[in-house]
Amino acid sequence: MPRPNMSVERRAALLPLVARAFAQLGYRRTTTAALAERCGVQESVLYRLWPGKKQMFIAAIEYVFELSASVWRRLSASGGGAASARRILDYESRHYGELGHYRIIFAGLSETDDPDVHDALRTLFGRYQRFLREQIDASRGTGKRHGALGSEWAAWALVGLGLAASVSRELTLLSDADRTRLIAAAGGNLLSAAGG
Amino acid sequence: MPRPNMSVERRAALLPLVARAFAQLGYRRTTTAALAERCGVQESVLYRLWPGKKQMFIAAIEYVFELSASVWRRLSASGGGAASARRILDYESRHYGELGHYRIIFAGLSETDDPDVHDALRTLFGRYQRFLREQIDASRGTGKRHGALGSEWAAWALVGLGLAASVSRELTLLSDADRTRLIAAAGGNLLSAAGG
DNA sequence: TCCATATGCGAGTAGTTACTAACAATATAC
DNA sequence: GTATATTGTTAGTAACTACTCGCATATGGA
Repeated sequence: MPRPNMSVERRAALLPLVARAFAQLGYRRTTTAALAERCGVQESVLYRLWPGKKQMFIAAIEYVFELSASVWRRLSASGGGAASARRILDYESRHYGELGHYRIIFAGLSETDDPDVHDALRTLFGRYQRFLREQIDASRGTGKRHGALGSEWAAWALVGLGLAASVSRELTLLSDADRTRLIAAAGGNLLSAAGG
Repeated sequence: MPRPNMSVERRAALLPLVARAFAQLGYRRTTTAALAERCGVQESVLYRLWPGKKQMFIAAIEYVFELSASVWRRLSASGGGAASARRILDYESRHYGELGHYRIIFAGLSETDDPDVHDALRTLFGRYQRFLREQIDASRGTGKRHGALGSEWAAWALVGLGLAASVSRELTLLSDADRTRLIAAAGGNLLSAAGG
């Protein structure tokens, strides 16, 4: 038997660096040469791990989601269902955008002509929205009345709030403190209206 | 005296076509060759009207803002201040994203390394947010109490709602009818909370 | 008419980039 | 040790793209 295949571990090890590159540079500006340099390997090595640049990008999209999702799941599991939505909101108000990963999403959104990228983003946003909705529904608890605002719309509005926060950060239109206030104020209002 | 300079009129005539190209293709995929073809001119003609591709893109960003702003101003002026925010919200709930112009914005957001593009987007979002805030403040009228949600945060949340609506449209995550409901429900809630 | 400038047009180029082929070196199981 | 598949490395290429130059032609005013 020859050498064992380490591709899986290598992909896992390099993916954070790949995602970081896409997050900092966007899609087109992230050349395969730049990716190779940041990963400390040759381009041909990357091409043995992924079929092409597009697949590296899609892998980065999925990685980004998993990273936030794991944090959210931890926050969600750390206490009763009622307050978990508030906890996530509070966490995000203080840490939103720290990783700069939303740039991957913006980059992807201007590449939506590609069906594969389109699908990856579709599942990403779909999962985000669904996760938030579940948190809102859980916060309502039993016996509580439904709020004036449906949880589906509230979840979407929270996704939008995150996007607005990203934009305001990216364009330095709000200070860190104001962004925290924005998420707390608008997000809190949406949660209240949804009955959370 | 030689021939009069028609550059200004020509720029104005071509700009909608240029913006349309960027809206459909994004920044990088919009090659100067494609721009020239859509405009029915040679590339060199475009380069006599704008210094470079980047300036064409920035001009498109400004054009996009002016287009929405003119519609909004018309809606805002057509009646008393109190209901104008609701009118704009209602209009957007039915027509949001029809022009596909938000793709220019997404494209720009992954080009924010460039300081000129960055500045153009900064003023774009700043104006959007300020306009919305003014509408909210006007809707409060005199004597009305301030809502629980500050108009600044409400305006940002509405910007985010527009972004979320764009994303959900782009990725076909919501039907047209559901998007209308989303904007009406979440937007109405935000306006109410802000005291509009 | 004639001048000065704007415009139309075609070809070209320097630089970049995603992706590949070929080969040498290496590490495992037997 | 050896066979076999995985890695490291180098070099290269075909395609693309933003941008330019030079020249012919059109146009309006004196």
